[in-house]
Amino acid sequence: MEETEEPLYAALQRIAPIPREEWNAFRAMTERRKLAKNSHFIREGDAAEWIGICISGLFRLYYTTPDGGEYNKSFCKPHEFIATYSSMLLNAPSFMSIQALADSELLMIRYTDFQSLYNRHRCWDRLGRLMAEQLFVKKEIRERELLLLSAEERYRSFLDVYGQLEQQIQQYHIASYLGITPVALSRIRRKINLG
Amino acid sequence: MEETEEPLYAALQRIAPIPREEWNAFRAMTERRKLAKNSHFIREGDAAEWIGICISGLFRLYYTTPDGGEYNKSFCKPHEFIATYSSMLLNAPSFMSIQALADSELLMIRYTDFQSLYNRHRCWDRLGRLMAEQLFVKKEIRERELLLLSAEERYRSFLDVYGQLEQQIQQYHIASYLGITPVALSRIRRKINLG
DNA sequence: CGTTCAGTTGACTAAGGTCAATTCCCGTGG
DNA sequence: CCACGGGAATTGACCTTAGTCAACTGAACG
Repeated sequence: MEETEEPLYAALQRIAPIPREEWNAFRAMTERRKLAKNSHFIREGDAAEWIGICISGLFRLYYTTPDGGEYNKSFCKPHEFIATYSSMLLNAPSFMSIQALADSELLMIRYTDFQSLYNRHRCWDRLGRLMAEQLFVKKEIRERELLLLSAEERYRSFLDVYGQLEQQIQQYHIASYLGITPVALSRIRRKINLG
Repeated sequence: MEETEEPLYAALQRIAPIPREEWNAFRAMTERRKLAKNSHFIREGDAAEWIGICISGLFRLYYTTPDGGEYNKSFCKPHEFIATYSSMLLNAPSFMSIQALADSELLMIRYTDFQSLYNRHRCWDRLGRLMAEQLFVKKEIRERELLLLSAEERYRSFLDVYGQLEQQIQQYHIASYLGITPVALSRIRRKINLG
């Protein structure tokens, strides 16, 4: 257990200093869980109770439309937080779904438990602030891309950021993330390979 | 002075409880400034030193492209924070510009001073966390709209959120915010008025 | 070997962009 | 008070990009 969770502690430490004692209190609230490929961490409409931290594997976060369409919002790698965070902040049912794209393992903590940490030690407010700030910066970059870049440019940008994941993620999921159809992505790829 | 800044204090109080003494420390670091219509709070590439809080007026935040194009990112009303926040968090030159769309007044504080508050009292960490969380939720909603909605649906959504501002904001700024051309927006408006 | 499902390709359609002409609105000066 | 000038908005004609639908290829797996 120590073996696989210590890197997580180290990763969080890099964001904000967490005293060992606080880490232990955190760990006491948390449980480990395995998720098989294609199973769901949460589905749209469910209560948003749990925060996960990805230990291993790969996830996609996506929206669904009334007519059954799916739109990938982002992907999630080891050491990143997995949660329908804004639903929690708004105290609303989850408005997106999260699915494992590979056999995965994660650490889970109830949001209410996590919130109780805020009143325990100020390091959690700070960690929370820094995490929210990081999430915000990511979103802002993404918003900018959706607004300014063409589909082809967005794909090139995706390759920069998710380069090594490209092999593991199916093309229609990437297309959905880019906001285009698999057909359009296929054509873009052909065009790039010719050029 | 009290007269116009007290509502601000009350507005922040609604986000996180700030003791009166902390508020005074904050105020001592802050200065008031007027900005005439069309003048800039910051331009892309400048150092991101200041955080503003809008007391009165209206602002637009926008990106510029190498070929001189401008893309509106968002608008900013009284009691909202005005800053190129992610540039500050990344400690990078501002990658957007902020311009007053009307004669405006704001409270300004240096980011370094604001940061020093974090070590003064934990209420600032909490306020910072809650603010970043709010910004994050806003961004997420916007990302979803850009990904899922058509231009017409985005315009209707804009009317919901910025309804009363619609009169004050020029149409080509709204179009830019929606990610379309003024020509396209004009056609959408006609279509809506006919229907 | 078939079955299945992702990916590719082609033909056609629709949404929005571009360019240019025209109209509307509003402020300023005669 | 009116005339004019300039920028914003509208409209039309045409073009580009990506969506839709359908047929086909190809690899993975029983």
